[in-house]
Amino acid sequence: MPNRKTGRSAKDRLLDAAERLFAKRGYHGVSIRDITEAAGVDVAMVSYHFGSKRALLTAVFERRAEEINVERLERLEATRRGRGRLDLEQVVNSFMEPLFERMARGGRGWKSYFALLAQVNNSPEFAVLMTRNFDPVVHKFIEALQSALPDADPRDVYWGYHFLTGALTLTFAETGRLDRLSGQLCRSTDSDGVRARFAPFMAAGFAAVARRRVGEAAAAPRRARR
Amino acid sequence: MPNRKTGRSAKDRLLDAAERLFAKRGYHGVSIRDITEAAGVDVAMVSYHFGSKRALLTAVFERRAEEINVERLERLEATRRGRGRLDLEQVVNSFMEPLFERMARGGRGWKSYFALLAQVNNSPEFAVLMTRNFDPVVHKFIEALQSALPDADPRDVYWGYHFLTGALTLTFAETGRLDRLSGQLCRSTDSDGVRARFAPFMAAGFAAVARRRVGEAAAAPRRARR
DNA sequence: GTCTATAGGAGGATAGAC
DNA sequence: GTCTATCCTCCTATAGAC
Repeated sequence: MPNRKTGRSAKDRLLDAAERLFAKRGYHGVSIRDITEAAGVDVAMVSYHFGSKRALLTAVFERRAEEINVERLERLEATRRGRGRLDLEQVVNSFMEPLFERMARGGRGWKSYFALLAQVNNSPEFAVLMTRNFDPVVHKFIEALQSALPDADPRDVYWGYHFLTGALTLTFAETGRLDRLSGQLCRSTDSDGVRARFAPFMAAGFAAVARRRVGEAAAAPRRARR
Repeated sequence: MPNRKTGRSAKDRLLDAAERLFAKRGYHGVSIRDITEAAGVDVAMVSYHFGSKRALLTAVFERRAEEINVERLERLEATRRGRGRLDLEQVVNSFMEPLFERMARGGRGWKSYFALLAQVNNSPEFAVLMTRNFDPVVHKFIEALQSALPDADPRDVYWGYHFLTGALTLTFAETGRLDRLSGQLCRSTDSDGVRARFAPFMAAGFAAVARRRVGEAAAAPRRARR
């Protein structure tokens, strides 16, 4: 039954509250009682709507994943419609832009979601959620990166993607560390600041490792092509 | 009193067990009982030796931080002794090499420590531990990066460092995601593989953002110098 | 330094009334 | 769909014997 004031159902309010609290203190750092109190619903509602605390986490995680996946693919397809070889920086941009856009204008729910994602991505216990929800689309991006870097060893592309996603998730973790470190010169919340730097940084990184033919003898002559 | 078999004191065994378990399941995902059982000591020992569970985490975190800091500074000083301007890739290398070396040859304790570091770095609740234990040395690295990139806007350097540390921590999280993603083509445990790619990737990224004078008009002509 | 025992509460989950 | 009441496990922390 929707709440009179907010118009949101108990189930949605549970998802919202869980998202916010899991993001701030982690899955184990939050109790069902914390969540239901914040959501203004009864403790038994988690059991009723989701079955368990763990299933609630899964539901929180899945809720926004599909929207990201869909837009990532749309943007990737759009870059393909350009002429000629895929542009590396454009591929990176179509991967990150759906996130940055929601970070900047998606409201608090999306911000919490990304902070949660950062924790999940860095935790062995929960990383399987990343695999299940995002890897199908990530594989398409890896392919696109490979097309944009036809001479690169596939392992270089995987490692580059790994570096990229690490940088991306820390950016969204909103831990405030960059702010403290830079004496407030940089703000984690400055989405334009990240936007301007992220894709150029990563594209240049990919290009640099692709040039080194790792795995071949270090002193071997570079390929003539390129 | 040291254990007869291992020769390690109860306090050390508590630190070891806590490190391993915190790394795997997070601070809140582990109980004092889990830790003392794994360490083979009595539950009351955490209180006796550390005072509280939280203080045990702090002790675990601090134990290895200083060793990293010392070696990072030593390596940084060594690169300064070279002639001329600081080399960007060498600066990056002196920052990461102490980690990679221990990842490859430091044993399970160090591996756990790095995985814990990954979780701490991405959690708003604990990120203050990073600030307290690592930022003094990180500031010196930021300065060094700035010297290696004299034309760069300081904000570019901070953001670049942020991307670098994000990539670094995910690499050490050992979540197994890269392995699954690449169909076991890449292994998170392949320290030579990371080593060969990390510094070139990051150095190229830094150089690329430094070239774009963010904050100035996008269409402004590039500086003549460089 | 180490262990027993226990305080005192918070944890996830659910049966059953409404 | 929602709430009350409760089960029973697990938690952190400590007092006090040895």
